[in-house]
Amino acid sequence: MKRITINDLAKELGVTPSTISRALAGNTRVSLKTRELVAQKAKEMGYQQNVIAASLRKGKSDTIGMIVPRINRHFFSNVISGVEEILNPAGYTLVVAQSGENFIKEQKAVDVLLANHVGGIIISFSVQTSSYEHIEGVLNRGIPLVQFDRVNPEIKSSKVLNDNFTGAYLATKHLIKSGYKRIGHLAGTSSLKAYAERYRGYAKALEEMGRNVDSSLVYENSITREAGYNTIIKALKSSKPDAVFCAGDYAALGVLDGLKELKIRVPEGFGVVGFANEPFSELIHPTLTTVEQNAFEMGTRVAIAMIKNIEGKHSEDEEIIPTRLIVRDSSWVK
Amino acid sequence: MKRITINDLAKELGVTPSTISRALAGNTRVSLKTRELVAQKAKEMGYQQNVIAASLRKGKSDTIGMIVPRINRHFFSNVISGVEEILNPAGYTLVVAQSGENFIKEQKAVDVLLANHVGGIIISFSVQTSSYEHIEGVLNRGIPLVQFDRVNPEIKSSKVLNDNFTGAYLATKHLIKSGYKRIGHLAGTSSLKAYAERYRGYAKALEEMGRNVDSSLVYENSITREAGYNTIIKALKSSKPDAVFCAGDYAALGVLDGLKELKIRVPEGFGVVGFANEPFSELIHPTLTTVEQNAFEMGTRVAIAMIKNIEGKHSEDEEIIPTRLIVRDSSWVK
DNA sequence: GGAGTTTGTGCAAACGTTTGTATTTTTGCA
DNA sequence: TGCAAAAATACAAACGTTTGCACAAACTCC
Repeated sequence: MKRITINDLAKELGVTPSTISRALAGNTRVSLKTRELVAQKAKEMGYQQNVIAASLRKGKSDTIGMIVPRINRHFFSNVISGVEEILNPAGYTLVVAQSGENFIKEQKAVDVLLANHVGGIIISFSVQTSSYEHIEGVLNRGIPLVQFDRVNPEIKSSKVLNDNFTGAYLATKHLIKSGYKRIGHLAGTSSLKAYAERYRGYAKALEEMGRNVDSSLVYENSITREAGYNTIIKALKSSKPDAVFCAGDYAALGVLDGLKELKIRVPEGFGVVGFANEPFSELIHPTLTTVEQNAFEMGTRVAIAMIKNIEGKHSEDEEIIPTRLIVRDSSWVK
Repeated sequence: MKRITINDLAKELGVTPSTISRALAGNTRVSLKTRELVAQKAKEMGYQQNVIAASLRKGKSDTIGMIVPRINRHFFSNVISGVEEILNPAGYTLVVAQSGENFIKEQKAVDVLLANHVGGIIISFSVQTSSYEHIEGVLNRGIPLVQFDRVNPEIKSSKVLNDNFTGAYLATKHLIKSGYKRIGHLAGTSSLKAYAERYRGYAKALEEMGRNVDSSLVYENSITREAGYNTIIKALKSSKPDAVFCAGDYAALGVLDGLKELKIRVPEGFGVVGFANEPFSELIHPTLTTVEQNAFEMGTRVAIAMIKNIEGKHSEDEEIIPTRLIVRDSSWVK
């Protein structure tokens, strides 16, 4: 009923707790014989380390905190899985918190993690976030930080990003080659690098083909399904695009809603490309051409970066995970 | 840079740490004046409780562990959100672990949570789980346990369940009333109560209409998309159903895949009903008739049950959350 | 065989709280 | 003013580890 401590083991074996502690840690200062004895007894008595006590003494814990906007987004939940894949076998425990795209909740989550003395923090910012003082606290406490996807370039830390630029570039180029003439872009907030890069890729593809970006065809802050719907309804009355590259699949979904309502045929009369390869994108009608982000791999890279930070020196590496265009039925194939 | 402790506050105010501790806890044994003074100073100096130290001393923590099969399932991620909604404001921190439907991982997750001295454990078992010794450890350590959805009736603890029976009953009745004659059932493992109840609802609806369950129309262990596809392909060659009630939306999706391949029209030639109301169910073609589970509410109930368990007495209440049939295009409406 | 080195273990303090009990200060009242 | 009771605070131990340092025993080498 009562938990076994190293003191119990010590009494049982007639040695001191310090020896037990060292033995369990595999310290070579204690003889192999004793180590084996301790290991056996520990198993026998069902000893389980009290990580709380260990954390207190060591002043740090093997718990890593992770803050994401929403765990029910395909992308994020897969990043989480990737992170766990690496962190768990390495002896770390992952704590996940959701900001719900809400700045206040994000701040609170950071506070809670700090109060819990986590060994490191992994974060992808909410769209609302524009002030970053809560992160200062993390940095000047010397707690390892890894940003991913929704990163802030101003903050010095390891970063893991998708190759948003190339993904967007390929997507736009695909639309151009397919013959669409007035290609619009449903963009996210430009303050987040991920979205800024998608815009950049879009612009680059156009320019490379000798076209200029027509700003009336760029619709900011349109990443939800609803925003996608509203945007396309309005756009078709004014700037009249004949295709759009959306910064997210949900926006693309909204666009398809609008087009269906207006009885515009896809891909014949209008081309649509999304971003993220959400699971629904291959299930809807028409199936959605989109850019795949390798979320799981991103997670593994994030975890590796975190472990490096914990073990070694502060790093400010920026890793880029490749993206890939998946062509489906919402755009012509030329 | 260094963290402020209650000792720092104590020195600063010329009192002892114990007074600070009590003051911060709002203990009336310290005068209101002192309490206010302490609160102010704490804010001023940016004091943040070291929950690790507190947990160690108190022998328990305000961290609640939660183990789910997969966080990227719409149902589970929404339950998680519901749990957080209640737990966070109440001062608890939620740690989420995934079993990945894998028994070994589930066991490990339990171990990690126990080693972290969590204040309670919330669990929904993996489909693989058939032995429950890892849970014994939780129970006889006296750690509050709440099971939800995938529960084991043998284990004594609070339980929160969907009204799987009624949902399945309504779904099946709907198919009967729509005129389908040979209604099959793609079932989950009967060892999990959630699935057993769905089967029971299916059977009850048939019997009530004076039909018997034809066991050749019940296909066990068919809850993935792939299994749904394989099952329907085989079934149409042998037992020949003209409609199926699936224990999950993914299975229903697989069934639709198979029907599309065989060019069987839905709902004219075949009726399909799923279970879970996954987000994709209203996006696919045809849209899927399904049973909605109120995942978020389930989460809030789970959290409330947990708090009750922590504060009060061991409970073995079983709560049932209502479900609702959503009729869409994959079944006739009569 | 003795001095120096290596190897294995013990001692005790520390991490930052909480909390039962002891002590001091204040208050109320005769 | 004096004294008991009440109120406020202090003291010190405890939670289970880890770890620098001290120490003893067993080796090594000349």
